[in-house]
Amino acid sequence: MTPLVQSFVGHFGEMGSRWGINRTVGQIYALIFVSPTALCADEIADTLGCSRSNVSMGLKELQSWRLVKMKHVAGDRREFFEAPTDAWEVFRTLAEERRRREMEPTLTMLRSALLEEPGSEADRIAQERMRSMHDLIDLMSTWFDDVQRLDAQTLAKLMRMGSKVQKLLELTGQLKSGSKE
Amino acid sequence: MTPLVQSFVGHFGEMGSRWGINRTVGQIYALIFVSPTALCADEIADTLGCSRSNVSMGLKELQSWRLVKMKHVAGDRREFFEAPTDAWEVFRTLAEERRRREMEPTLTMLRSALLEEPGSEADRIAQERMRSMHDLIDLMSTWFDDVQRLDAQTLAKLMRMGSKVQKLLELTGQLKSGSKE
DNA sequence: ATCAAATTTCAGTAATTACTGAAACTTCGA
DNA sequence: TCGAAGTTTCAGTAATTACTGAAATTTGAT
Repeated sequence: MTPLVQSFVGHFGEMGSRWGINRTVGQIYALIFVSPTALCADEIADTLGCSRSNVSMGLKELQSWRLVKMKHVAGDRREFFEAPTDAWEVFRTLAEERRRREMEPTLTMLRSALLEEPGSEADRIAQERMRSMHDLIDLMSTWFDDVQRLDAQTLAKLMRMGSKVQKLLELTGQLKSGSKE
Repeated sequence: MTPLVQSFVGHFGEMGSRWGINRTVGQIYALIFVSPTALCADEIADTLGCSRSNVSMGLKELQSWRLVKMKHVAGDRREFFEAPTDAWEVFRTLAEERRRREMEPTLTMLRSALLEEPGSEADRIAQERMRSMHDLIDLMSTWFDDVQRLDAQTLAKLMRMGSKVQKLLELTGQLKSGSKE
């Protein structure tokens, strides 16, 4: 590893826990991400100085996040791994997986809690707050879904507009004039 | 705790680790969030069946995330805690804190890596990929900042539009006609 | 079918993170 | 300024999570 790659890999290792993955998984991803060629498990284990089995588990997790993909090289029995380099694609994948893992279970729980009959005034208030939480998460979730479908260019344009989009909305509001909200 | 609150609190405890907080911190937040009144540390410890000191640390962490705020009750020396109930405010706070903790350190690292002189072809390719990662994170970061400033209503409208915003952008692109991108 | 290379699984261990209870500290009324 | 109520700190311990190496399994060429 060159010093440049080393500092990148090191950082991903340190940040891993903050991002919900462990050190090795973070390092494996970083290494694959910057590598000009697809890497095999042994190379990764050697470079990072960790066990082959640890790399195997790490790659499995990265595949479950769809952050790396397997590749076969003709005349070589080993499996090689590479990472999508298109940043937008990576962002989309990450957003989708996070929604699935971090939001969906909560939505399910909230939906079932909202079907219960409140047994007290405290329950009624609790349910009210759960409802507002549910509605927001649901909205965000749907929005993510929609945004997934936009192409990178449109998305970038939208983001670069930033808060100017507000003016745009005001404008269309005027065009449609009397429509609700 | 009523069964309703119990299932909510239990879920937040289980999801905690996925969200980057621990079980107790998740439970404390959930309990405060649905409570009709502000709670003191002892009530929380009793309700959750964990130690007073654990609650103290948990509250400190929740305050660092700005998810709960302290409140003083006249004639009572104890500190009480409540959670903002406006879902949009909570979302904004969470987005801002996550940006600060999960994105900013990486931006800093990337910026310094991009200043280095690549020592090889591999370094050059690595740097190229780091640059695309940097540019996206930077764009997202700025966008978050902008979106922070929108009021809840505008934000909700924008989200409800979902991918229809694309059509709107196409429209404005036509209006401005020959302008770049 | 057999063998060797490659990969995965898993039980045991290391490292990390969470939690507790006791002690130290802070705050405020008397 | 003293003391009691409240809060925080911290060293020790419990629980969890990460990692390893050996054994088992899979894969594909002969």
